Order: sequence, then C-alpha cells, then structure tokens
Amino acid sequence: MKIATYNVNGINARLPVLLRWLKESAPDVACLQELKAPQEKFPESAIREAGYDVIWHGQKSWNGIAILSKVGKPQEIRRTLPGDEEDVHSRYMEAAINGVLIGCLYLPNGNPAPGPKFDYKLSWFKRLTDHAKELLAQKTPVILTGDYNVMPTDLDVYKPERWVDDALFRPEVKSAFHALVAQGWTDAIRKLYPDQKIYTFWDYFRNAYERDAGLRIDHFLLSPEVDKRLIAAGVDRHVRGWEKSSDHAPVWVELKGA
DNA sequence: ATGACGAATCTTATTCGA
Repeated sequence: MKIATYNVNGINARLPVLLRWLKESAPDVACLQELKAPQEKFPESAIREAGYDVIWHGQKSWNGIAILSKVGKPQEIRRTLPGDEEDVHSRYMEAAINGVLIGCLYLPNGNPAPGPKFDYKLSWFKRLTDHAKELLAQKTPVILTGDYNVMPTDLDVYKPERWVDDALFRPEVKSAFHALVAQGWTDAIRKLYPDQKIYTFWDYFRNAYERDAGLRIDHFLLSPEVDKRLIAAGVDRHVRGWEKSSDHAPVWVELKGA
C-alpha cells in the first residue's frame, strides 16, 4: 500500500497538477492539506473521475484537509482534533482505510513568534501529542502524516542559522516534535535516509527550488505496527518543478501488504 | 525590517503562508 501526503496550496488552483501527479504516482491513499476552499467548492467529481473515494473538510480561504483513497472508502473517525471545542480551523481529519488508521494534519505555521499565532501552534501541538498518545495505546497500525510546519533538525534546513527565530524552527517547536516522536513513532524518511538532505518545501521566492533552498516540513510518523511494514519512502520532488506547482512536493511511503 | 511569489477574498489592496 502506497500512502502519500501533499500540501497543495489551493486545491482548485492546483487541480491540473494534482491530477497529473495522482496519475503518475498512483498512491492508494493521498492526504491533502491547504485546500483553501470552502466545503462546497471542493472539486469532488474531478477527484472521483480520477478513481478516488474522498472525504474532506474545507474552510473558506484557509486550511482544509482531504483524504483520498482508491482502495476502499475512507471510514471517517473524526474531522477535528480533540481538546478545544472553540478551534474552528480545518486542520485534522482521521479515517480508517484497509485496517490502517490515517491522521491527515496541517499543523499551524505559528509565525510571527512570539505571539498569539505561535501560542496557537504550541497548543495545537500539545493537543496532537495528547491524541497521538491515545492512538499509540491502541497498538494498531496508525499513520500521522501531513504538513507539520517543523524542521526537526539542522539537516532539514538549507540554512539553519537563518531560521533560528522562526516559528518552524524555534526550540519549543523542535522539542515538541521530538517529544511526539519519542512516544514511539517512526519518522519514515529519516529512518530510511538518516544522513541525507531531503526537502519537501521550497518557497516561491528567489528561485528557491532551483537553488535547492528547501525545508523538510512534511512528515510521516508511523506507529510500530506500521513501521514494521515500511518498505520505501520518498519525496516526489520533481513535481515541485512543474508549471503552476504548489510550494510543497508530495511525500510518500510504501508499506508491505494491501 | 523588508521583500521576493502565489492564492484567496466582502479584490484593484489586504491577508496569509513558511
């Protein structure tokens, strides 16, 4: 089973690129973030014509996540992250597909830091960590994937010294990520490529992609029951070079079995 | 500190992203 995550930066602006990538990469499951579309403006028929069942949670202007599957209808478990009834951002969605629980997430950016947006990022991270602990306790196959908006180490940043005060790289955020992983999750890309410079995002400015001035912020965390099935993982970085691309590239894992 | 780019919106300017 091949599972992918892709921050599309606007599902309607990205539709041709998304469909092209789905056809080329043919993931069984795809988690999307930053739909930037209200619920009723999601291009459902185009996705279904591409062969995917889909559930999504849109929001006007910002955020929004979706889970696509061509190996059975996603059985939705939840479409909000527990822990704050007042949080109305569409940033988390969870579904069971083929016996694997898949959490699709878009963690807040948090800039500028410090400030209320940074506080929201940290509290969202805390809620995710609390929820992740409960998922792990079930001792079933679980994947938490998406745009974490965190570069976990210096190896994940083209120029670490320029990012020290940024909300994606501040010590509080890196420690939150490491604490989450330390519950017992496996960072799939880092497990298979412990020493390689691998990026998933290149901003639109200053020819960042051409200069390979990138960041690794889209991650796959695997529960032990999934980790033992991990065969391969990678980034479809060439997709970032396509016309009208997102600023992120898709990331994927391949698991043993259906 | 700002801006470079791109997307969305109560658009011709502003907000957000990372």
